[in-house]
Amino acid sequence: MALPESKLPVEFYARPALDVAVDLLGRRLVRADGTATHSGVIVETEAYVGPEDLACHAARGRTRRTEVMFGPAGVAYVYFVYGMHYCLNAVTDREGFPAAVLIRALEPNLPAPSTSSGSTTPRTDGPARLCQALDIDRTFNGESLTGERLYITAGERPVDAPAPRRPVASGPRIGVAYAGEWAERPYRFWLTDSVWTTRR
DNA sequence: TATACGATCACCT
DNA sequence: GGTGATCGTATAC
Repeated sequence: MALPESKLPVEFYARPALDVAVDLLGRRLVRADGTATHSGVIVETEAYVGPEDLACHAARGRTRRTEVMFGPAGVAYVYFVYGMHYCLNAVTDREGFPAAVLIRALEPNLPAPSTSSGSTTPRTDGPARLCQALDIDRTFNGESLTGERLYITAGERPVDAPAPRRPVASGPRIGVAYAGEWAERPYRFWLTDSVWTTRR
């Protein structure tokens, strides 16, 4: 049995969101409750890079909703959309500068993707699906990502290896067409060899 | 107080 | 590829 993977420290998150978005690929998101631990390797992320970024919630100003994005790095920003979905972000950069990385897809600890409709395995491709699969809701908003319930470990490579070992691609973010030129920026990143990403 | 809309998903054709 | 579900926010009145 291998040694347990080390948790990513707060300093990992205290960098520009674009750097963190790439560095999070291949890392392991871990959800631990009282009885069980579930985890998956992060294979798709999106960066939201500050008040100038019209696709970032914080571009509309500092509100109760976006408050945690203005706080220190290394905490979860969980928001509710479309009346039924939660999405998980990691707050990045420095305190007072609102930026975050949306976790869009995980590669679960399973042999292969099951596309058959009979499967009971919760899917983890899609930001809302992975929150449902890992039982992440609003109570995690503002909670540390270096705590006990929810954290991210080094995963497939050493903590200080900033580049994933697997091939990375980038492209425009999903669902932000309203954001003008910001919508076209390639702030979405994924591992091209994973079948668990949102896109094809 | 009221209203419009969204960082989505599932199911239909 | 089109659309309905469903409700927290922000913004306007």
